[in-house]
Amino acid sequence: MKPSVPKGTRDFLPAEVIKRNFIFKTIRETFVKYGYQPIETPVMENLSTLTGKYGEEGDRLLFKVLNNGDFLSKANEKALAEKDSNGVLASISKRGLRYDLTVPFARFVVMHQNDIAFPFKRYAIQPVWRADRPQKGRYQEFYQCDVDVVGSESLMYEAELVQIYDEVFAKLNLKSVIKINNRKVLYGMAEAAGVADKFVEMTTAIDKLDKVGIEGVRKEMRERDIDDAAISKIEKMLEITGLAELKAAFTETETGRKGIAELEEFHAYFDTKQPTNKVVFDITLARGLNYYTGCIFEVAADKEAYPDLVMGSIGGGGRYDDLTGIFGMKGVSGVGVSFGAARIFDVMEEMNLFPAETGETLQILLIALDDEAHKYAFRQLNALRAAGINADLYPEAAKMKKMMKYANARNVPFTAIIGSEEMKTGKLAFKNMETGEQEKLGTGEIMERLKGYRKSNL
RNA sequence: GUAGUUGUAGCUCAGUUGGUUAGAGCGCCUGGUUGUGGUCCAGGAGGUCGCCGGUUCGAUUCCGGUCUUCUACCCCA
Repeated sequence: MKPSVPKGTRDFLPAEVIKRNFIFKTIRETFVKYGYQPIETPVMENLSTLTGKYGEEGDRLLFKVLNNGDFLSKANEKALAEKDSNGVLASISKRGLRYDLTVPFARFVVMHQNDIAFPFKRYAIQPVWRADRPQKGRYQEFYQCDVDVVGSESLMYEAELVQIYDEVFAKLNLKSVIKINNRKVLYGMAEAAGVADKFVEMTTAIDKLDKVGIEGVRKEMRERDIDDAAISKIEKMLEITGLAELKAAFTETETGRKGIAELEEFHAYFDTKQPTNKVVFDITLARGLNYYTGCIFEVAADKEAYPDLVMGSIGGGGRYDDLTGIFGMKGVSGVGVSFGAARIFDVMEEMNLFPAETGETLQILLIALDDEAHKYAFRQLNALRAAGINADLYPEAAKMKKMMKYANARNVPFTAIIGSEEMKTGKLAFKNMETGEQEKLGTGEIMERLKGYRKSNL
């Protein structure tokens, strides 16, 4: 049988895992610095927790887990006979794989509300699953790195989360653009144009502006029964780049003015520190997830810095006023953002942004030339490891060529060759694999040389 | 979910208007070189031509189905 992995999933080679861990480590350290604590939730959730939280499209993309045992005997027979997949689903599947980390978090907060202190700041770095058609930068299994805070309406947190975005991407040396908008501003636009009832249709249309142009947006809004008068009003508002201008257009919409006030409040906090990356107000930013209610964020790699790169958003998030409400806990507001680790990885790989030392973790490989030397080498190996050096010993006294080839394959920066001569003097043949230079050094001297050199425990 | 696309050696890819032993480069193994890898030279191993079925004297090649890859739509990280 030919081995394979399911569609949209993949294996990771050591070098890839090390690189990915470099991303995780950078993100995690930043989260912790800003006062967030780790939690974990199961990969499976009850389907009742997940369904209906991501819109109709999201429900379709949920992975369902078949019930154990003789599931068909308990299936809804009528639905089964009619081949009604949706009807039969509830009777044969009660669990599903998590689609994101935010909804399970909301469930977590409600269940553990008496065990946690509000505002509760948590982070989670775990895989999620979506039954989407795979494409570039789109997988069925991928990691999300989420930070959220629930139990406070302070716009301080919006500012803090954008600072986290800025800091992480600065540390990763990935030039990015952080786009900001507010759902209330979008609602205000719909209200000002007199199509508040077409709010969702309007936002999904204008979200595509940079992709399909103003003509495409106009076309889509027409197809979704938004009249021409409203469309021209919306178009005018889309040209606005400053909040002050927008305010003038929002005299008739209280929600819209509230949205602007929130953005101004955000800036009052955020503008106290100069960001490294671009942070811009983008009135066309909409985001599909329909639980957002206030500020929304999206991050993309900077097209000016990487003109050849084609990649969707590498992060997103926003404020959700009542996510816990559906689980029976009213009036708890939350805000959070997510990092798409797989896409960040792809961008960094494509643009060559990983530091050179994130490839291999081994610092030195010992090579013994005969059985006696091999035992001696193992003692030196113990000493090196005790000193905290990532060291290994070739498992037998094989041909020099074979052992050196292995050293090359491991991409190890140094080797130490040990034969009868070295055993006599206690000085090992310490070799730099890049330059080929070789010198006689005692184990203690080798420890000094290697301390901190390309030291990585990822 | 809709439409298209891809699959041949470990990797990247040729090729076959249906016909006997399916090729290249890189990689791998052995030797040249008994304590020195990356270069060079010589030799070698490695293929159910994605899978299942159909047409045919004969299918890797044609047809159907299926899985997979990549892409557009949808949606999204």
